[in-house]
Amino acid sequence: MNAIAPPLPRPVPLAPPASLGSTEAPPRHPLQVPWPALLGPLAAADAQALDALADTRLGTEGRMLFSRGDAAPAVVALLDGQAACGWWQPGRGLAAERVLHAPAWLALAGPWVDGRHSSDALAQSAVLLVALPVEPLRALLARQPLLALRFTDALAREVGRLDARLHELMHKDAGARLAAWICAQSADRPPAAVLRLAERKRDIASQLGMTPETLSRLMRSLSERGLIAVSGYQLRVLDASGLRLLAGA
Amino acid sequence: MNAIAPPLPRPVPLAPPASLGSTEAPPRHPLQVPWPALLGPLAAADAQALDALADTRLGTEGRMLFSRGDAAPAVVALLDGQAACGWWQPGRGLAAERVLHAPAWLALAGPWVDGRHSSDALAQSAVLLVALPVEPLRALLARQPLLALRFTDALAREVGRLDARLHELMHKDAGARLAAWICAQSADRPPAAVLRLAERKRDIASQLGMTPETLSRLMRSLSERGLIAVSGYQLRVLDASGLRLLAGA
DNA sequence: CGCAACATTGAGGGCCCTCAAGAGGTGTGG
DNA sequence: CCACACCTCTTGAGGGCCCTCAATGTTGCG
Repeated sequence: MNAIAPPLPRPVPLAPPASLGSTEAPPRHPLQVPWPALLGPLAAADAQALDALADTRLGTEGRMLFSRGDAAPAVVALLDGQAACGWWQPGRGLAAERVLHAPAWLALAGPWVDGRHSSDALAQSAVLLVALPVEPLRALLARQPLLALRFTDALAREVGRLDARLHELMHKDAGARLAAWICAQSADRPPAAVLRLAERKRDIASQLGMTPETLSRLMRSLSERGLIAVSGYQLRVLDASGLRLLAGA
Repeated sequence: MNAIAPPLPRPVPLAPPASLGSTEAPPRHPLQVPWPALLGPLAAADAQALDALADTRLGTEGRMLFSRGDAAPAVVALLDGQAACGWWQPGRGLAAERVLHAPAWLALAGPWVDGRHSSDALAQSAVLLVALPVEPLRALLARQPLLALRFTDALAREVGRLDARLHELMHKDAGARLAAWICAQSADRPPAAVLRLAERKRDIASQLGMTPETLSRLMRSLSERGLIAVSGYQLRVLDASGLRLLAGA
Protein backbone atom coordinates (compact mmCIF):
# COMPACT_ATOMS: atom_id res chain seq x y z
CA MET A 1 0.00 0.00 0.00
CA ASN A 2 1.73 3.11 1.19
CA ALA A 3 5.14 1.60 1.66
CA ILE A 4 7.82 3.82 3.10
CA ALA A 5 9.88 1.54 5.26
CA PRO A 6 9.26 -1.19 7.75
CA PRO A 7 7.71 0.18 10.90
CA LEU A 8 10.12 0.83 13.74
CA PRO A 9 9.62 0.15 17.40
CA ARG A 10 7.74 2.79 19.29
CA PRO A 11 9.62 5.90 20.40
CA VAL A 12 9.60 5.59 24.15
CA PRO A 13 8.08 2.40 25.48
CA LEU A 14 6.43 3.76 28.56
CA ALA A 15 7.60 2.18 31.79
CA PRO A 16 5.27 0.17 33.99
CA PRO A 17 2.58 2.44 35.45
CA ALA A 18 4.45 5.20 37.19
CA SER A 19 4.56 4.71 40.89
CA LEU A 20 3.63 8.07 42.25
CA GLY A 21 4.86 8.57 45.76
CA SER A 22 8.09 9.29 47.53
CA THR A 23 10.72 11.33 45.78
CA GLU A 24 13.86 9.32 45.91
CA ALA A 25 16.78 11.52 46.75
CA PRO A 26 18.31 12.32 43.37
CA PRO A 27 22.07 12.49 43.00
CA ARG A 28 23.78 15.78 42.33
CA HIS A 29 25.36 15.81 38.95
CA PRO A 30 27.98 18.29 37.77
CA LEU A 31 27.41 19.38 34.21
CA GLN A 32 27.74 22.02 31.54
CA VAL A 33 24.22 23.39 31.14
CA PRO A 34 23.35 24.59 27.59
CA TRP A 35 21.75 27.86 28.64
CA PRO A 36 21.70 29.41 25.16
CA ALA A 37 19.39 26.64 23.96
CA LEU A 38 16.94 27.58 26.70
CA LEU A 39 17.34 31.33 26.93
CA GLY A 40 19.02 32.50 23.75
CA PRO A 41 22.39 34.22 23.46
CA LEU A 42 23.93 34.88 26.84
CA ALA A 43 26.95 36.67 28.24
CA ALA A 44 29.52 34.26 29.62
CA ALA A 45 29.31 35.87 33.05
CA ASP A 46 25.55 35.40 33.11
CA ALA A 47 25.86 31.75 32.18
CA GLN A 48 28.31 31.24 34.98
CA ALA A 49 26.02 32.98 37.44
CA LEU A 50 23.22 30.63 36.42
CA ASP A 51 25.54 27.68 36.80
CA ALA A 52 26.23 28.80 40.33
CA LEU A 53 22.52 28.64 41.15
CA ALA A 54 21.77 25.52 39.16
CA ASP A 55 20.88 22.30 40.87
CA THR A 56 20.95 19.38 38.45
CA ARG A 57 19.11 16.15 39.18
CA LEU A 58 18.57 12.79 37.61
CA GLY A 59 15.24 11.06 37.31
CA THR A 60 14.40 7.54 36.25
CA GLU A 61 11.90 6.57 33.59
CA GLY A 62 8.34 6.51 34.79
CA ARG A 63 8.95 8.72 37.75
CA MET A 64 6.56 11.48 38.67
CA LEU A 65 8.57 14.71 38.57
CA PHE A 66 5.98 16.91 40.21
CA SER A 67 2.23 17.10 40.63
CA ARG A 68 -0.41 19.76 40.24
CA GLY A 69 -0.51 21.94 43.30
CA ASP A 70 2.93 20.95 44.55
CA ALA A 71 5.07 23.73 45.86
CA ALA A 72 7.26 24.96 43.01
CA PRO A 73 10.26 26.65 44.62
CA ALA A 74 12.36 26.50 41.47
CA VAL A 75 12.20 27.00 37.76
CA VAL A 76 12.92 23.64 36.10
CA ALA A 77 14.32 22.75 32.70
CA LEU A 78 14.75 19.40 30.99
CA LEU A 79 18.33 18.88 29.85
CA ASP A 80 18.15 15.32 28.65
CA GLY A 81 15.46 12.76 27.98
CA GLN A 82 11.74 13.15 27.47
CA ALA A 83 8.97 14.19 29.84
CA ALA A 84 5.24 14.80 29.63
CA CYS A 85 3.16 17.45 31.37
CA GLY A 86 -0.56 17.00 31.76
CA TRP A 87 -3.22 15.59 33.93
CA TRP A 88 -2.75 12.42 35.95
CA GLN A 89 -5.96 10.48 36.25
CA PRO A 90 -5.79 7.50 38.59
CA GLY A 91 -6.36 4.36 36.55
CA ARG A 92 -6.10 6.13 33.22
CA GLY A 93 -2.51 7.29 33.29
CA LEU A 94 -1.28 10.71 32.29
CA ALA A 95 -3.23 12.66 29.71
CA ALA A 96 -0.38 14.57 28.10
CA GLU A 97 -1.01 18.22 27.41
CA ARG A 98 2.53 18.69 26.19
CA VAL A 99 5.48 16.38 25.65
CA LEU A 100 8.93 17.86 26.04
CA HIS A 101 12.18 16.84 24.43
CA ALA A 102 15.40 18.19 25.88
CA PRO A 103 16.42 20.90 25.98
CA ALA A 104 13.21 22.64 27.03
CA TRP A 105 11.59 24.39 29.94
CA LEU A 106 9.58 22.04 32.08
CA ALA A 107 8.26 24.55 34.62
CA LEU A 108 8.91 28.13 33.70
CA ALA A 109 5.92 30.22 34.74
CA GLY A 110 4.37 28.41 37.71
CA PRO A 111 7.21 28.94 40.16
CA TRP A 112 7.38 32.58 39.19
CA VAL A 113 3.95 33.74 40.12
CA ASP A 114 2.16 31.58 42.66
CA GLY A 115 4.80 29.07 43.61
CA ARG A 116 2.64 26.11 42.56
CA HIS A 117 2.94 23.69 39.69
CA SER A 118 -0.09 23.81 37.43
CA SER A 119 0.18 20.31 36.01
CA ASP A 120 1.49 16.83 36.64
CA ALA A 121 4.80 15.89 35.06
CA LEU A 122 6.11 12.42 34.32
CA ALA A 123 9.51 11.27 33.11
CA GLN A 124 9.00 9.27 29.91
CA SER A 125 12.63 8.26 29.80
CA ALA A 126 15.61 8.69 32.06
CA VAL A 127 15.83 12.45 32.48
CA LEU A 128 18.30 15.06 33.54
CA LEU A 129 16.79 18.13 35.12
CA VAL A 130 18.17 21.45 36.22
CA ALA A 131 16.43 23.55 38.85
CA LEU A 132 16.98 27.24 39.52
CA PRO A 133 15.56 28.24 42.92
CA VAL A 134 13.34 31.19 42.18
CA GLU A 135 14.28 33.48 45.05
CA PRO A 136 18.04 33.46 44.39
CA LEU A 137 17.19 33.70 40.70
CA ARG A 138 15.14 36.83 41.34
CA ALA A 139 18.06 38.33 43.19
CA LEU A 140 20.37 37.49 40.33
CA LEU A 141 18.07 38.97 37.71
CA ALA A 142 17.74 42.13 39.77
CA ARG A 143 21.50 42.54 39.28
CA GLN A 144 21.68 41.34 35.67
CA PRO A 145 18.96 43.05 33.66
CA LEU A 146 20.01 41.56 30.34
CA LEU A 147 19.53 38.12 31.81
CA ALA A 148 16.12 39.18 33.08
CA LEU A 149 15.20 40.14 29.52
CA ARG A 150 16.11 36.65 28.35
CA PHE A 151 13.55 35.24 30.78
CA THR A 152 11.02 37.77 29.59
CA ASP A 153 11.56 36.57 26.04
CA ALA A 154 11.23 32.93 27.04
CA LEU A 155 7.95 33.64 28.81
CA ALA A 156 6.64 35.65 25.88
CA ARG A 157 7.39 32.74 23.54
CA GLU A 158 5.49 30.47 25.91
CA VAL A 159 2.50 32.80 25.81
CA GLY A 160 2.59 32.76 22.04
CA ARG A 161 2.60 28.98 21.89
CA LEU A 162 -0.27 28.65 24.35
CA ASP A 163 -2.24 31.31 22.55
CA ALA A 164 -1.93 29.47 19.26
CA ARG A 165 -2.97 26.17 20.79
CA LEU A 166 -5.96 27.74 22.48
CA HIS A 167 -7.01 29.28 19.21
CA GLU A 168 -6.77 25.99 17.36
CA LEU A 169 -8.64 24.10 20.02
CA MET A 170 -11.49 26.60 20.01
CA HIS A 171 -11.95 27.03 16.30
CA LYS A 172 -10.64 24.00 14.42
CA ASP A 173 -11.99 20.49 14.24
CA ALA A 174 -9.84 17.43 14.86
CA GLY A 175 -8.90 16.96 11.22
CA ALA A 176 -7.70 20.53 10.87
CA ARG A 177 -5.71 20.31 14.09
CA LEU A 178 -3.94 17.18 12.90
CA ALA A 179 -3.20 18.68 9.51
CA ALA A 180 -1.81 21.80 11.17
CA TRP A 181 0.30 19.68 13.49
CA ILE A 182 1.79 17.71 10.60
CA CYS A 183 2.51 20.94 8.75
CA ALA A 184 4.27 22.33 11.82
CA GLN A 185 6.29 19.14 12.24
CA SER A 186 7.49 19.17 8.65
CA ALA A 187 7.96 22.92 8.48
CA ASP A 188 11.74 23.13 8.63
CA ARG A 189 12.55 19.99 6.69
CA PRO A 190 13.15 19.09 3.07
CA PRO A 191 9.79 18.77 1.30
CA ALA A 192 9.64 15.00 0.92
CA ALA A 193 11.61 13.99 3.98
CA VAL A 194 10.51 11.05 6.05
CA LEU A 195 9.25 12.25 9.39
CA ARG A 196 9.79 10.12 12.42
CA LEU A 197 7.17 10.51 15.15
CA ALA A 198 9.03 11.18 18.38
CA GLU A 199 6.16 10.40 20.73
CA ARG A 200 3.59 7.71 21.23
CA LYS A 201 0.56 8.30 19.08
CA ARG A 202 -1.61 8.43 22.15
CA ASP A 203 0.45 11.34 23.40
CA ILE A 204 0.22 13.12 20.09
CA ALA A 205 -3.53 12.64 20.18
CA SER A 206 -3.73 13.89 23.72
CA GLN A 207 -1.78 17.03 22.91
CA LEU A 208 -4.11 17.68 20.00
CA GLY A 209 -7.16 17.30 22.21
CA MET A 210 -8.48 14.09 20.69
CA THR A 211 -8.53 10.38 21.50
CA PRO A 212 -6.06 7.86 20.06
CA GLU A 213 -8.90 6.23 18.14
CA THR A 214 -9.77 9.49 16.44
CA LEU A 215 -6.14 10.14 15.59
CA SER A 216 -5.83 6.71 14.04
CA ARG A 217 -8.95 7.19 11.93
CA LEU A 218 -7.82 10.63 10.77
CA MET A 219 -4.37 9.32 9.85
CA ARG A 220 -5.99 6.66 7.72
CA SER A 221 -8.29 9.22 6.16
CA LEU A 222 -5.41 11.52 5.23
CA SER A 223 -3.49 8.56 3.91
CA GLU A 224 -6.41 7.33 1.78
CA ARG A 225 -6.83 10.79 0.35
CA GLY A 226 -3.21 10.80 -0.72
CA LEU A 227 -2.09 13.66 1.49
CA ILE A 228 0.37 11.69 3.56
CA ALA A 229 1.90 8.23 3.69
CA VAL A 230 2.09 6.48 7.03
CA SER A 231 3.84 3.37 8.17
CA GLY A 232 4.11 2.83 11.86
CA TYR A 233 6.02 5.73 13.31
CA GLN A 234 7.22 7.00 9.97
CA LEU A 235 5.29 9.60 8.06
CA ARG A 236 5.82 11.40 4.78
CA VAL A 237 3.99 14.44 3.50
CA LEU A 238 2.81 13.91 -0.07
CA ASP A 239 0.71 17.03 -0.58
CA ALA A 240 1.86 19.90 1.60
CA SER A 241 -0.43 22.50 0.08
CA GLY A 242 -3.41 20.19 0.45
CA LEU A 243 -2.52 19.73 4.10
CA ARG A 244 -2.23 23.47 4.65
CA LEU A 245 -5.62 23.90 3.05
CA LEU A 246 -7.12 21.34 5.39
CA ALA A 247 -5.43 23.03 8.32
CA GLY A 248 -7.41 26.14 7.51
CA ALA A 249 -4.49 28.53 7.21
CA MET B 1 -40.18 31.93 37.90
CA ASN B 2 -36.72 32.77 39.13
CA ALA B 3 -37.32 36.40 39.96
CA ILE B 4 -34.32 38.43 41.00
CA ALA B 5 -34.90 41.78 39.45
CA PRO B 6 -36.09 43.12 36.14
CA PRO B 7 -33.54 42.43 33.45
CA LEU B 8 -31.27 45.28 32.60
CA PRO B 9 -30.13 46.44 29.20
CA ARG B 10 -27.21 44.54 27.74
CA PRO B 11 -23.72 45.48 28.85
CA VAL B 12 -22.20 46.91 25.72
CA PRO B 13 -24.55 47.22 22.79
CA LEU B 14 -22.15 46.42 20.02
CA ALA B 15 -21.75 49.11 17.46
CA PRO B 16 -22.74 48.61 13.84
CA PRO B 17 -20.46 46.01 12.28
CA ALA B 18 -16.97 47.26 12.84
CA SER B 19 -15.56 48.89 9.78
CA LEU B 20 -12.18 47.39 9.43
CA GLY B 21 -9.91 49.56 7.39
CA SER B 22 -7.97 52.71 7.80
CA THR B 23 -6.68 53.66 11.20
CA GLU B 24 -7.93 57.12 11.90
CA ALA B 25 -5.18 59.19 13.44
CA PRO B 26 -5.88 59.00 17.16
CA PRO B 27 -5.38 62.07 19.32
CA ARG B 28 -2.61 62.14 21.88
CA HIS B 29 -3.99 62.29 25.36
CA PRO B 30 -2.02 63.28 28.46
CA LEU B 31 -2.86 61.12 31.43
CA GLN B 32 -1.79 59.52 34.67
CA VAL B 33 -1.34 55.84 33.79
CA PRO B 34 -2.15 53.39 36.63
CA TRP B 35 0.96 51.25 36.23
CA PRO B 36 0.61 49.40 39.54
CA ALA B 37 -2.70 47.94 38.39
CA LEU B 38 -0.93 46.48 35.38
CA LEU B 39 2.48 45.60 36.76
CA GLY B 40 2.21 45.48 40.53
CA PRO B 41 4.03 47.70 43.01
CA LEU B 42 6.46 50.02 41.30
CA ALA B 43 9.13 52.51 42.27
CA ALA B 44 8.11 56.08 41.52
CA ALA B 45 11.10 56.56 39.28
CA ASP B 46 10.18 53.50 37.24
CA ALA B 47 6.62 54.71 36.81
CA GLN B 48 7.90 58.04 35.56
CA ALA B 49 10.25 56.33 33.14
CA LEU B 50 7.32 54.35 31.75
CA ASP B 51 5.27 57.54 31.50
CA ALA B 52 8.07 59.02 29.40
CA LEU B 53 7.77 56.16 26.93
CA ALA B 54 4.00 55.88 27.01
CA ASP B 55 1.94 56.85 24.02
CA THR B 56 -1.75 57.07 24.92
CA ARG B 57 -4.43 56.89 22.27
CA LEU B 58 -8.18 57.01 22.04
CA GLY B 59 -10.31 54.60 20.07
CA THR B 60 -13.96 54.73 19.19
CA GLU B 61 -16.49 51.97 19.76
CA GLY B 62 -16.48 49.32 17.06
CA ARG B 63 -13.05 50.15 15.81
CA MET B 64 -10.57 47.45 14.95
CA LEU B 65 -7.54 48.03 17.19
CA PHE B 66 -5.23 45.61 15.44
CA SER B 67 -5.41 42.44 13.37
CA ARG B 68 -3.69 39.09 13.38
CA GLY B 69 -0.34 39.38 11.68
CA ASP B 70 -0.10 43.14 11.99
CA ALA B 71 3.24 44.50 12.99
CA ALA B 72 3.26 44.92 16.77
CA PRO B 73 5.94 47.50 17.52
CA ALA B 74 4.59 48.24 21.00
CA VAL B 75 3.20 46.58 24.06
CA VAL B 76 -0.38 47.77 24.51
CA ALA B 77 -2.59 48.09 27.56
CA LEU B 78 -6.25 49.00 27.90
CA LEU B 79 -6.73 51.88 30.32
CA ASP B 80 -10.40 52.53 29.91
CA GLY B 81 -13.31 50.86 28.22
CA GLN B 82 -13.78 47.33 26.96
CA ALA B 83 -12.16 45.41 24.15
CA ALA B 84 -12.26 41.90 22.75
CA CYS B 85 -9.45 39.80 21.34
CA GLY B 86 -10.20 36.90 19.09
CA TRP B 87 -10.76 35.88 15.54
CA TRP B 88 -12.43 38.10 13.01
CA GLN B 89 -14.46 36.11 10.51
CA PRO B 90 -15.86 38.14 7.64
CA GLY B 91 -19.63 38.05 7.85
CA ARG B 92 -19.68 36.43 11.28
CA GLY B 93 -18.11 39.14 13.37
CA LEU B 94 -15.46 38.66 16.01
CA ALA B 95 -15.32 35.36 17.85
CA ALA B 96 -14.03 36.57 21.20
CA GLU B 97 -11.30 34.50 22.78
CA ARG B 98 -10.96 36.96 25.62
CA VAL B 99 -12.78 40.12 26.62
CA LEU B 100 -10.81 42.74 28.49
CA HIS B 101 -11.99 45.31 30.99
CA ALA B 102 -9.67 48.14 31.85
CA PRO B 103 -7.13 48.12 33.26
CA ALA B 104 -5.61 45.11 31.52
CA TRP B 105 -2.91 44.15 29.06
CA LEU B 106 -4.20 43.99 25.53
CA ALA B 107 -1.01 42.89 23.78
CA LEU B 108 1.74 41.88 26.14
CA ALA B 109 3.59 38.95 24.62
CA GLY B 110 3.25 39.31 20.86
CA PRO B 111 5.31 42.46 20.45
CA TRP B 112 8.01 40.99 22.64
CA VAL B 113 8.93 37.95 20.66
CA ASP B 114 8.05 38.08 17.00
CA GLY B 115 6.73 41.59 16.59
CA ARG B 116 3.36 40.38 15.32
CA HIS B 117 -0.06 40.43 16.86
CA SER B 118 -1.50 36.96 17.27
CA SER B 119 -5.17 37.89 17.26
CA ASP B 120 -7.67 40.47 16.09
CA ALA B 121 -8.77 43.10 18.60
CA LEU B 122 -11.93 45.16 18.56
CA ALA B 123 -13.00 48.09 20.73
CA GLN B 124 -16.35 47.18 22.28
CA SER B 125 -16.74 50.64 23.74
CA ALA B 126 -14.84 53.88 23.53
CA VAL B 127 -11.37 52.91 24.68
CA LEU B 128 -8.24 54.51 25.99
CA LEU B 129 -5.04 52.69 25.13
CA VAL B 130 -1.45 53.12 26.12
CA ALA B 131 1.38 51.84 23.96
CA LEU B 132 4.97 51.27 25.03
CA PRO B 133 7.26 50.92 22.02
CA VAL B 134 9.12 47.71 22.61
CA GLU B 135 12.61 48.76 21.61
CA PRO B 136 12.85 51.77 23.92
CA LEU B 137 11.15 49.62 26.54
CA ARG B 138 13.84 46.97 26.19
CA ALA B 139 16.47 49.65 26.68
CA LEU B 140 14.70 50.91 29.77
CA LEU B 141 14.38 47.45 31.28
CA ALA B 142 18.05 46.83 30.62
CA ARG B 143 18.72 49.74 32.97
CA GLN B 144 15.97 49.03 35.51
CA PRO B 145 16.09 45.34 36.41
CA LEU B 146 13.35 45.57 39.03
CA LEU B 147 11.02 46.87 36.37
CA ALA B 148 12.04 44.01 34.10
CA LEU B 149 11.04 41.61 36.84
CA ARG B 150 7.59 43.19 36.95
CA PHE B 151 7.15 42.35 33.27
CA THR B 152 8.40 38.84 33.91
CA ASP B 153 5.73 38.44 36.57
CA ALA B 154 3.02 39.79 34.31
CA LEU B 155 3.99 37.36 31.56
CA ALA B 156 4.13 34.46 34.01
CA ARG B 157 0.60 35.28 35.18
CA GLU B 158 -0.51 35.29 31.56
CA VAL B 159 1.03 31.85 31.03
CA GLY B 160 -0.82 30.58 34.08
CA ARG B 161 -4.15 31.86 32.83
CA LEU B 162 -3.68 30.39 29.36
CA ASP B 163 -2.54 27.09 30.81
CA ALA B 164 -5.66 26.83 32.93
CA ARG B 165 -7.95 27.63 30.01
CA LEU B 166 -6.22 25.11 27.79
CA HIS B 167 -6.62 22.46 30.45
CA GLU B 168 -10.32 23.20 30.86
CA LEU B 169 -10.95 23.19 27.14
CA MET B 170 -9.21 19.86 26.68
CA HIS B 171 -10.70 17.97 29.58
CA LYS B 172 -14.01 19.48 30.63
CA ASP B 173 -17.36 19.47 28.85
CA ALA B 174 -19.37 22.63 28.26
CA GLY B 175 -21.40 22.29 31.47
CA ALA B 176 -18.30 21.96 33.61
CA ARG B 177 -16.66 24.92 31.91
CA LEU B 178 -19.66 27.11 32.55
CA ALA B 179 -19.89 26.02 36.18
CA ALA B 180 -16.20 26.73 36.65
CA TRP B 181 -16.60 30.12 35.03
CA ILE B 182 -19.47 31.07 37.33
CA CYS B 183 -17.48 29.91 40.34
CA ALA B 184 -14.54 32.04 39.24
CA GLN B 185 -16.77 35.05 38.69
CA SER B 186 -18.33 34.79 42.14
CA ALA B 187 -15.10 33.83 43.88
CA ASP B 188 -14.30 37.08 45.64
CA ARG B 189 -17.83 38.18 46.43
CA PRO B 190 -20.25 37.75 49.29
CA PRO B 191 -21.89 34.31 48.97
CA ALA B 192 -25.36 35.37 47.81
CA ALA B 193 -24.46 38.52 45.93
CA VAL B 194 -26.16 39.33 42.68
CA LEU B 195 -23.68 39.01 39.86
CA ARG B 196 -23.98 41.30 36.88
CA LEU B 197 -22.69 39.88 33.61
CA ALA B 198 -20.30 42.41 32.17
CA GLU B 199 -20.25 41.04 28.64
CA ARG B 200 -22.68 39.94 25.99
CA LYS B 201 -23.68 36.34 26.47
CA ARG B 202 -22.39 35.51 23.03
CA ASP B 203 -18.96 36.72 24.13
CA ILE B 204 -19.09 34.71 27.32
CA ALA B 205 -20.01 31.66 25.28
CA SER B 206 -17.24 32.33 22.82
CA GLN B 207 -14.63 32.62 25.55
CA LEU B 208 -15.83 29.33 27.01
CA GLY B 209 -15.55 27.62 23.64
CA MET B 210 -19.25 27.05 23.04
CA THR B 211 -22.08 28.61 21.01
CA PRO B 212 -24.58 31.12 22.43
CA GLU B 213 -27.33 28.52 22.02
CA THR B 214 -25.46 26.01 24.13
CA LEU B 215 -24.77 28.64 26.79
CA SER B 216 -28.44 29.54 26.91
CA ARG B 217 -29.49 25.92 27.29
CA LEU B 218 -26.92 25.29 30.01
CA MET B 219 -27.98 28.40 31.90
CA ARG B 220 -31.54 27.17 31.85
CA SER B 221 -30.44 23.72 32.94
CA LEU B 222 -28.47 25.07 35.91
CA SER B 223 -31.38 27.30 36.79
CA GLU B 224 -33.91 24.45 36.65
CA ARG B 225 -31.68 22.36 38.88
CA GLY B 226 -31.64 25.11 41.47
CA LEU B 227 -27.94 25.86 41.28
CA ILE B 228 -28.28 29.43 40.06
CA ALA B 229 -30.98 31.99 39.39
CA VAL B 230 -30.84 33.96 36.17
CA SER B 231 -32.73 36.96 34.95
CA GLY B 232 -31.39 38.72 31.94
CA TYR B 233 -27.88 39.88 32.75
CA GLN B 234 -28.23 39.28 36.47
CA LEU B 235 -27.20 36.03 38.02
CA ARG B 236 -27.16 34.69 41.56
CA VAL B 237 -25.40 31.59 42.84
CA LEU B 238 -27.78 29.48 44.94
CA ASP B 239 -25.64 26.38 45.49
CA ALA B 240 -21.94 27.16 45.35
CA SER B 241 -20.78 23.71 46.43
CA GLY B 242 -23.02 22.08 43.86
CA LEU B 243 -21.52 24.30 41.21
CA ARG B 244 -17.99 23.44 42.25
CA LEU B 245 -18.90 19.77 42.08
CA LEU B 246 -20.19 20.21 38.54
CA ALA B 247 -17.05 22.14 37.64
CA GLY B 248 -15.08 19.03 38.48
CA ALA B 249 -12.68 20.57 40.96
C1' DC C 1 -44.01 51.93 14.80
C1' DG C 2 -40.51 49.51 12.29
C1' DC C 3 -35.92 48.01 12.43
C1' DA C 4 -31.83 45.87 14.28
C1' DA C 5 -29.39 43.18 17.46
C1' DC C 6 -29.52 39.90 21.01
C1' DA C 7 -31.24 35.92 23.53
C1' DT C 8 -34.05 31.93 23.69
C1' DT C 9 -36.10 27.68 22.18
C1' DG C 10 -36.74 23.68 19.17
C1' DA C 11 -35.51 20.16 15.58
C1' DG C 12 -32.06 17.69 13.31
C1' DG C 13 -27.63 16.01 12.41
C1' DG C 14 -22.61 15.48 12.47
C1' DC C 15 -18.35 14.99 14.87
C1' DC C 16 -16.04 12.60 18.04
C1' DC C 17 -16.04 9.94 22.28
C1' DT C 18 -16.78 5.39 24.58
C1' DC C 19 -16.61 0.65 24.65
C1' DA C 20 -15.01 -3.59 22.86
C1' DA C 21 -12.34 -6.80 20.13
C1' DG C 22 -8.38 -7.98 17.46
C1' DA C 23 -3.51 -7.66 15.58
C1' DG C 24 1.31 -6.80 16.20
C1' DG C 25 5.42 -6.12 18.94
C1' DT C 26 8.44 -6.71 23.16
C1' DG C 27 10.17 -8.59 27.38
C1' DT C 28 9.99 -12.42 30.74
C1' DG C 29 10.01 -16.95 32.50
C1' DG C 30 9.47 -21.74 32.01
C1' DC D 1 11.88 -22.06 21.82
C1' DC D 2 7.40 -21.08 23.08
C1' DA D 3 3.78 -19.39 26.11
C1' DC D 4 2.26 -15.63 28.37
C1' DA D 5 1.60 -11.01 29.99
C1' DC D 6 1.41 -6.46 28.63
C1' DC D 7 1.72 -2.63 26.00
C1' DT D 8 0.57 -0.37 21.74
C1' DC D 9 -2.24 0.79 17.71
C1' DT D 10 -6.17 -0.24 14.84
C1' DT D 11 -10.85 -1.01 13.45
C1' DG D 12 -15.82 -1.29 14.16
C1' DA D 13 -20.41 -0.25 16.32
C1' DG D 14 -23.11 2.77 18.91
C1' DG D 15 -24.37 6.86 21.17
C1' DG D 16 -24.06 11.40 23.31
C1' DC D 17 -22.71 16.11 23.24
C1' DC D 18 -22.94 20.09 20.99
C1' DC D 19 -23.19 22.55 16.63
C1' DT D 20 -26.17 24.33 12.77
C1' DC D 21 -30.20 26.19 11.08
C1' DA D 22 -34.53 28.32 11.75
C1' DA D 23 -38.30 30.65 14.15
C1' DT D 24 -39.83 33.44 18.00
C1' DG D 25 -39.66 36.81 21.81
C1' DT D 26 -37.44 40.83 23.94
C1' DT D 27 -35.07 45.16 24.23
C1' DG D 28 -33.49 49.50 22.60
C1' DC D 29 -33.32 53.03 19.07
C1' DG D 30 -34.39 56.03 15.05
